[in-house]
Amino acid sequence: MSPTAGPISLNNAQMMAVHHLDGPCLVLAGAGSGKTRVIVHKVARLLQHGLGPKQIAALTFTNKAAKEMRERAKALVGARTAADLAISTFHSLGVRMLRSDGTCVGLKANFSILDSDDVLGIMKEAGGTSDNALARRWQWTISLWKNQGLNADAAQAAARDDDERIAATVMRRFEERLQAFQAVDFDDLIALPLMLLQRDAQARQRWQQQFHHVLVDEVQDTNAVQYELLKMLVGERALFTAVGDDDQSIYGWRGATIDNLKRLPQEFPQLKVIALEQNYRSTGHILNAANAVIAKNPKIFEKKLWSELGDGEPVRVLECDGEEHEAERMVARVQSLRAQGAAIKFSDFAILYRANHLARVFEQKLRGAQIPYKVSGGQSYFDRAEIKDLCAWLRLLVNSDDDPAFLRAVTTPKRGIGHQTLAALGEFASRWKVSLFEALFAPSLASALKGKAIDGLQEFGRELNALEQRARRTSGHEDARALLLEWLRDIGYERHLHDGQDSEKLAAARWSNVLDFVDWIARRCGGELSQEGGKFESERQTVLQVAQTISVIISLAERDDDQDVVTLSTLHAAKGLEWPHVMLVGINEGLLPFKSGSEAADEQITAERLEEERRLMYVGITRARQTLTVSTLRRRKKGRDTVIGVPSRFIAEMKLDEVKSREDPRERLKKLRDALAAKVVAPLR
DNA sequence: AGCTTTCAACTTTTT
DNA sequence: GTTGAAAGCT
Repeated sequence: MSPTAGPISLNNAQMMAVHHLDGPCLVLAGAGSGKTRVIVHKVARLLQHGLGPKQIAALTFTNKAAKEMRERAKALVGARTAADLAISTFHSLGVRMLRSDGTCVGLKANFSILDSDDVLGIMKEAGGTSDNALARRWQWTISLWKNQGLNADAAQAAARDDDERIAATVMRRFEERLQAFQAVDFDDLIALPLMLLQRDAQARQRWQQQFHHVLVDEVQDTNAVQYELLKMLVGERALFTAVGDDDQSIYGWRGATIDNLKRLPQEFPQLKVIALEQNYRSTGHILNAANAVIAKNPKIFEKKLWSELGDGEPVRVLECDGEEHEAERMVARVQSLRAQGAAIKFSDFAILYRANHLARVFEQKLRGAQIPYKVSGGQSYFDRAEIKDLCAWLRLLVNSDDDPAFLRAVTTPKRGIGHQTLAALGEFASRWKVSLFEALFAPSLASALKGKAIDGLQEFGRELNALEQRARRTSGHEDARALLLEWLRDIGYERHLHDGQDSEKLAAARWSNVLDFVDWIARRCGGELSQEGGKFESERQTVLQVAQTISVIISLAERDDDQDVVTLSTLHAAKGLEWPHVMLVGINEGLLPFKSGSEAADEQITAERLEEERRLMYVGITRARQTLTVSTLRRRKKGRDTVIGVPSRFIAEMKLDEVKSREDPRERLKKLRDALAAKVVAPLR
């Protein structure tokens, strides 16, 4: 995924992958070996070969990867053609299939898609609990089941203990409720299209004809259901290109299985397997370390990365006296490297760790040193419950047919409309093929619902209409703010926050977020100096107009890629990315490989888990282009007192001492210390 | 027994 | 920084 890496032309292996058009193809793309490049060039080759852009499907796991791929395709085949390519995530493809053929699996055309917060709420209802942690465990278990292709019955049979049996019961109730709401969760977006293709021969034929060639990115991350969907999609013809790297499979815990990769050669004997082993990203020392670590894992396919970029700097290992010390040394490293080369930017650095909570110390120290940073992965501002609540109302103002927004808004704050009423409304709406909002005012609704319930619903509808009218007329910063605040007061949102299960302090923090959000929206209604660039925003927009662009605004606000900041990220979230200078921190036994507190001290972690942890280390190492620093804690904070930190076994596995230049690391360390000393003399920042 | 206070631990995450 | 559990106090 690196626009920087790669030669002008394709190397031999890449060429073979691109030109193998008439059969199934598996490309084992080592880290930094130009896998996106291969996919994009293969798309171009297929177009050349006479396929229409709409007949080529390229599937990814994340929207970001899909977007990146489309950008790369645009550069190669032109914007016009690239726009027609079926580049999407598995889930978006699922949505597309269900929107057109969902009726075949009992779904109305404008079914709702629930996000995981919505799902959690329904889990709590279905299981009759208000315990978040318990509901989340169910959600987790049920999602894993669904990803293995089990329905509630199969899950019931597969349940191994009481907890799982209860979860299976909850699953059944949950599925019934989704059916009544005409809603699907993320897992259904894969499972239902698969069911569609399995059951409906006509649909199967149609979709198999639609896509003449299917390319799949990161195939090692597919779960059982996604794999089956892929097989159904390509059919007997089996024209596909699967690209992936078994050594970078780090999502076993969420249902991905490398069994899929093992099965491919068995199920498609004519499969052409091509390994991409030339790495265009990292220098020799870094690759040696990566190869040495991954060599400890059993291999499905033999593969060894090499590079023409020269040996480069040796990998550095630092032993630190606790978390704070570690963070300070990483800060010092950023500063000293920047002091050496004027061309080195903050965005050339990444600090990678195993678990999110480890980011905190680094944030602290970076702030202290006035170094700008971003934490990737963590929860975004727009993912917070209170912001999502408000967004649901705004979305509903703009499009009253937005059913998920309707469900959220009508129940937040609570207005005496429970799941009974909503299930009945949902059934009614799906029978008449209308949205939930439309159904509110249908004359025949009385046949489906009790009078009292209808009154409540229609009252909600009237409030919403009134708000819509006012939002249509109101513009300008101050007026917009006044309108939004009045509306929040009317629906009693602040009280709702305090009535919830949150502590007073958290409720107050949420309310303050809400006020920020209101101001943020109001600013965009104009009549104020705009934040960006300080120019006067002459164009006054109504609240409704601003609400219409909310999703665009949000995606813009979230896109801050091009800032010059240090990246803090989990190892998982770093996959597919690269930086010139990478620091892997907290590389200790217990953290990487991870060992949960509930496991007995002498308990061995299973071989399978250890292998995945090792791949995680491998992913971390291979993110680095020029320098790699691995740090481990000699002492580790554990609550009040400090315990001995044991360096991760993966450090030894890098076999750094077998590298020829032995003196170098120490030499480097000395320079680093000198640089540090220089900083102390320098005036305080 | 029930409440309060203190203490320690804290996976990984996309759609 | 937050949350859950355990111990201690009333």
